[in-house]
Amino acid sequence: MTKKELQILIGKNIRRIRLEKKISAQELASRCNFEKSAMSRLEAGNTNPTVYTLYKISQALDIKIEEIMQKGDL
Amino acid sequence: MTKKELQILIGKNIRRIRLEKKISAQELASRCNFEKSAMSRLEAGNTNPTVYTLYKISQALDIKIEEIMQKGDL
DNA sequence: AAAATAGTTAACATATATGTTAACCAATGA
DNA sequence: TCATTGGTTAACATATATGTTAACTATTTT
Repeated sequence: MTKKELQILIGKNIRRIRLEKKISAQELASRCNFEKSAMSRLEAGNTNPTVYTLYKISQALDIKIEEIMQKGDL
Repeated sequence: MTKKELQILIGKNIRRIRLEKKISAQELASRCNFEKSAMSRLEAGNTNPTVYTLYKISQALDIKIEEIMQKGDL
């Protein structure tokens, strides 16, 4: 699993969960206190996020941080 | 949970698992292709690691990345 | 048609993670 | 005693994540 593949997996997980909860990327970004552009960057897999960024997102989505990481069976 | 608390939790998890597997910090660092000083920094909770760094460590420890994150019930 | 909402992308500054070296300290073994 | 092993800490350069603004597209609403 390359770094890029990992980033893409995480981005897809975030988007999937966000859509399941029917939250706009704008709203999620706002809950995390960053701009929608940063959220877009993350969901597109263009960044290798820090664990604290993932933590903030998981809090905003009301899920465990592990859920953002799983599915691809890391 | 502050950023620092999260970092410390992750550092402790890594150290605990590493010791359970009886691997030296030096050896673990080497498996991840970084220096022992960087490993020490991580285990001490002095850094907010990227997900790829955690991924490399989880591979070196032969565990799932989730294991590094859990226990503190994030 | 105009305004609002949702998202993407590029560019930029700034903060910080990473990678490294070197100087240390302890404990242990030759 | 000296060398080795395991770990810590500081300092530094470099890469990159974060935070932001702005321009842009598309869709929907008034």
